[in-house]
Amino acid sequence: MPVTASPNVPPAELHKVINSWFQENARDLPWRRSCSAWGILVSEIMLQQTPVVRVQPVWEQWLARWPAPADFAAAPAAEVLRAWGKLGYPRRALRLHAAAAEIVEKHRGTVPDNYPELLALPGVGTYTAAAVAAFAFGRRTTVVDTNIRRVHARLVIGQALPAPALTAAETTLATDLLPEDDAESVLWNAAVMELGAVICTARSPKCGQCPVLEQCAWIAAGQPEPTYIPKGQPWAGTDRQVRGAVMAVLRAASSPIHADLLWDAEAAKRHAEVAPELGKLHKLNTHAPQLERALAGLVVDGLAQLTDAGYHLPN
DNA sequence: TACTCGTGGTG
DNA sequence: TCACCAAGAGT
Repeated sequence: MPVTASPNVPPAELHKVINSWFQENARDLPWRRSCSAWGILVSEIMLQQTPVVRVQPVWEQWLARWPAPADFAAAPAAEVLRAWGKLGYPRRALRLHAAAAEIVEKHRGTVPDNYPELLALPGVGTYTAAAVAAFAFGRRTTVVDTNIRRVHARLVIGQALPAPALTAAETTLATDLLPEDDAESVLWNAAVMELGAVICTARSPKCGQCPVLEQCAWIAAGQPEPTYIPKGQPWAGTDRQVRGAVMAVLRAASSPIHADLLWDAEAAKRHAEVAPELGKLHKLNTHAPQLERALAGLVVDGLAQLTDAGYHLPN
């Protein structure tokens, strides 16, 4: 049970200071300008575990190409996955595709404007449902993302980092801190996220630029070290790395890739189209069982299909 | 609950 | 350099 330090600061004061800071310093992101609810939803899905700088150009392309859910729902899955490019976690693209289909079928092509209906969409969890309800529809909802969790952990609790997994106590705290006024609550959610993303960062927080340095429980406690060791994310040699390399090959290919090509570096050179990506795959020196697992996993997840002609993106 | 699922910038 | 990290969701 972590020791919780009382902030001993009236929430209203935090609201005023952080919201003012946000209005002066908010980054000019395209989905923060006049933007459809669909645009907000797309941005939130893309931003799941993917930095803003990589999302922005792809988001611009997507909204120009598929300005409404119905446009997107009508696109072939293969095109969706190619357009997703290297954002990572391509299952998100398929889930957004499925969500668009549901929006067309069950919501007359309009993004639902409330938390429960948003939460029911594929790929939309508690964070994304709350974020879209707030940022697209101005609703007062408790938004809890990794940035907000970290700001709360430091500013209010006095710890260097939040717990490894989201706890009920954190959601309760976020709800307790939420301004009563709808518009102010929307601003607050965006402002705390921004503070965590720009100032109160995970590794090297810019405390010298923080608008609430004086009120920070973590600073008051002498900036204690984290009480646990953050768990690493192994990558080299993992199945995930192989899956990613195979997906890169399939995205580059305009026709099915025979399984032999995935092994034969010499044959691969005759296919200029996919040669670079195949080269990267071969460079991994993947063991046969590992490649088999990766391929099977991609098929199970609907990211790839296997026909007589070989592996290809789903139709 | 703990694990899986991509990708690339960066301190 | 290399481990960490990023507007999480699903199982």
